Amino acid sequence: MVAKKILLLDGNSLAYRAFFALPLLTNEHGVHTNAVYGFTMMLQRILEEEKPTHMVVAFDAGKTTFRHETFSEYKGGRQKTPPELSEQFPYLRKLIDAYRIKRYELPNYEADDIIGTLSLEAEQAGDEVIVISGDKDLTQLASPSTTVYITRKGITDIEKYTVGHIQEKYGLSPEQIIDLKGLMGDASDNIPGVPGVGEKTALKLLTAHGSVEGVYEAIDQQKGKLKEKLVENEELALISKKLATIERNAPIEIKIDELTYSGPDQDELIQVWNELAFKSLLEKMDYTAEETEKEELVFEVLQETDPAIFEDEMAIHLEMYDEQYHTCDLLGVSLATASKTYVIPMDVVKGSEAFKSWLMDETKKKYMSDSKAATAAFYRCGLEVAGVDFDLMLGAYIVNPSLTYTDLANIVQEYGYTDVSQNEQIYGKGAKKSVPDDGILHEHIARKGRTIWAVRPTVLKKLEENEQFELYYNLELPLATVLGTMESFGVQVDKEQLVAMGKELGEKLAEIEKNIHSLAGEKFNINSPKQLGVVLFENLGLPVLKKTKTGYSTAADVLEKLEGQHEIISQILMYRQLGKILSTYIEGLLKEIHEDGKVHTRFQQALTTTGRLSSINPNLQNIPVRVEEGRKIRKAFVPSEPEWLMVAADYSQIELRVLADMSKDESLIDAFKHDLDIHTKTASDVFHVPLEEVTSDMRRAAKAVNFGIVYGISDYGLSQSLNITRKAAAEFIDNYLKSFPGVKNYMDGSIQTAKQNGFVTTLMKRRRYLPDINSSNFNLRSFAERTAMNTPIQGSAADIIKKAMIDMADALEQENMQTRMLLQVHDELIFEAPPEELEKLKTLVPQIMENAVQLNVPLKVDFAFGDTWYDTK
DNA sequence: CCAATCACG
DNA sequence: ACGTACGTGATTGGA
Repeated sequence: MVAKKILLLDGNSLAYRAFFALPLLTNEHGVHTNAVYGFTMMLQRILEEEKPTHMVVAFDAGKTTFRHETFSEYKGGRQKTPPELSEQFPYLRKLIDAYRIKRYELPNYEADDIIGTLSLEAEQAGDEVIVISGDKDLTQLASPSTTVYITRKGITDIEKYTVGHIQEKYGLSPEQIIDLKGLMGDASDNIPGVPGVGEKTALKLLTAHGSVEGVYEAIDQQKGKLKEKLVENEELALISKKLATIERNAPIEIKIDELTYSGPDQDELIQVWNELAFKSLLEKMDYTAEETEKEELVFEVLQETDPAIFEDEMAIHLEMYDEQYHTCDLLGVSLATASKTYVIPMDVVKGSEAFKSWLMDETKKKYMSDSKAATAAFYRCGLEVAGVDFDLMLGAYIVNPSLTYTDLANIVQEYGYTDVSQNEQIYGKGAKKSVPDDGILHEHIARKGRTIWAVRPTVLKKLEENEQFELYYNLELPLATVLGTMESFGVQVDKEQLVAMGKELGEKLAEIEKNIHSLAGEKFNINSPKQLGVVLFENLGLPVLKKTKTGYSTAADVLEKLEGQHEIISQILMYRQLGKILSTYIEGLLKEIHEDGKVHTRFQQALTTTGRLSSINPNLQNIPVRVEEGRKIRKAFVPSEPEWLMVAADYSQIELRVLADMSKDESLIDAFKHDLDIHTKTASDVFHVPLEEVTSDMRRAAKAVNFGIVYGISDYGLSQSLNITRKAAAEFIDNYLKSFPGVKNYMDGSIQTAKQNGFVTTLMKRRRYLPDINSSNFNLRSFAERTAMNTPIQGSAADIIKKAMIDMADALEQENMQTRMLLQVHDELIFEAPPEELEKLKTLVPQIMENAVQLNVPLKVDFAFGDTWYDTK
């Protein structure tokens, strides 16, 4: 039997110490983290140095304790816990849980008493004990087998109080610490002691007489003022001693044997640290993760492919050099079954007929991760993938869309699997990035295939528990193939058109720049908000309406309010607008054109928290449309075949229709059933005027309210968007919710659901967890509440268009059409089509999209076409 | 590498 | 009272 080493931590005291020792840090949500951070640093160090076998963190429970019965002013006059600290306690508890350390608190007792009781129990059993606190009171617990660690100055700096050390420092035994407090008192706990007796006098008295009682027995040996004070305050001294005495027989319900410590839950810890934004700790963790031993994996590198190795169900992984799977180097393939793992080098893959026919055989089930990437990359080698039956990345994303899914190692870590390295560890990063020797590379690839096979059952189990098979097998998995095809097709871009526009814009910008510089009376970088701020608000003396964290805000909404005040403002706004078009949409887009004259975006399918797609390299979901100058960029997006047309079909008000369906609001449903202009209808209801009397301003206001509703309304947000007072905005909202009681009901219900379940769901049972919904932090809680209202709406709309895309791809194939789906922009689909298919598309596309799902309101799709994307209006 | 800005739904 | 609209990506300047 290994000797026990028991660590008893005073949670409250350590949190206080850390809080006051460190500057206020905050994470990205504005939650303070300094106390938790300090506590963590201390804990890390202690764990490493002491390697305890048993641990507990004791906390004070509630405000009053048995000590208040003795002395009602106990701990009186103490500053209330600062809110910046109290908001950290929930995180502290989470952290401790992640370490898998027991927490304990006991009504009516303080942490001291829990520690005192446990240390006595341990002592009697002959175990080694370390007590850790920021409070010197605890030193009274020191004994031959118990050392008390008291933090000093910072939080990781520790003073170790053994019996000997106390003797040396004070000339007292540990028990006499209580007497010391009895005489001198303790200001922080409002323990009075004997007025006029400080540490010096108390120590002298105790060295002579041993204890408080001893002092009074020999009271006649004192004289003068001191004697007077002692006599006068005898009762106070005894009460003080009692207060300072740690209870060592508290009625605790735990036993030391229940406090075993066997290391943290790494995944949980990573999650908590992430939440708290403890970056340095996370990096350190990566470093240590590298050193953890992986279980040995036996695999076979194939120089030729015997058809016999291909089975009906296999995990398959295609290793790529980076995320840009449309162009990057392909490094090899691994295959895994229950008993076998193979690695096939890329040149062997390319030359293997057996592999090719297995890959395209739909009856052979493939288990992959990021099947879209692999499908698109194989496509480049002339290889077609069929029969994808599992996609690890997508599965994990459905289980929890709030996590990031970039590296396979990180994905499977969520499921407790650590036998695969992170790409960065294999390839390095930055300038040092390179492909390692075959030995290392092959093992890495092999482990990925093995990992997919190994983790699949766990992911599937989760999906089944959450009733997400439908979402998984019938939506995301088939969508991956559809998206991969769209990306591989690409979109034709008219390079000359862009270059010509760029030239024109560049000249115009140079002119505006000159203009701005002369208006400012000096040359400066207009693109630098810092320099611009100095020019506008210091040199020109314009009023500062808004500030950012780092200085003056020069954002467009601020500048617009200053437009009348100086000629330079409108020039700057113009410069910004055109500069954006040039840098992002002309120069940026030109850089993304591939050799085939097309751009091949990547739709990220496992990224957003709501279920939407995102688009990168280039982003084709934010091509300008709202202002004409930018919209002209769309003239450069053209069909890839001569004479073909661009086609656009967008859902009209899909989010509000989803809201109507989910809220069952009669008025809203009725409006859509009659196909009313929803903003006019809203204005009519909110302003209590007939439809025909709604003015354009009223409609504009109503439109903003409708947006607000979808986003999870707040009066402040609405007031910003409409440029009105908060009060007026609040009134609008109030009127809206009275007019649409079903919506109010839905919003409340959504928050309730989140509070009860910890998550909200969409039409197709997509989940989003909202851990902050019950937070005591107003900001966090409010954000979670708005998210609870918004995610089901935005997410359900995303579900619907995804379903429409799958149906659309099926229909185009079924009907043997040449038309190609190119892009999805959240509520619209873009196609290129031969002119002879146009008539058919006019009915087919809206029909498919409008019937992707059945709601209790109709879905409506607007259809448009033209020679370029610009002309689809 | 982050903050600010601005493009989209 | 708190301070915020929901979801994205690319570019720029400046530590």
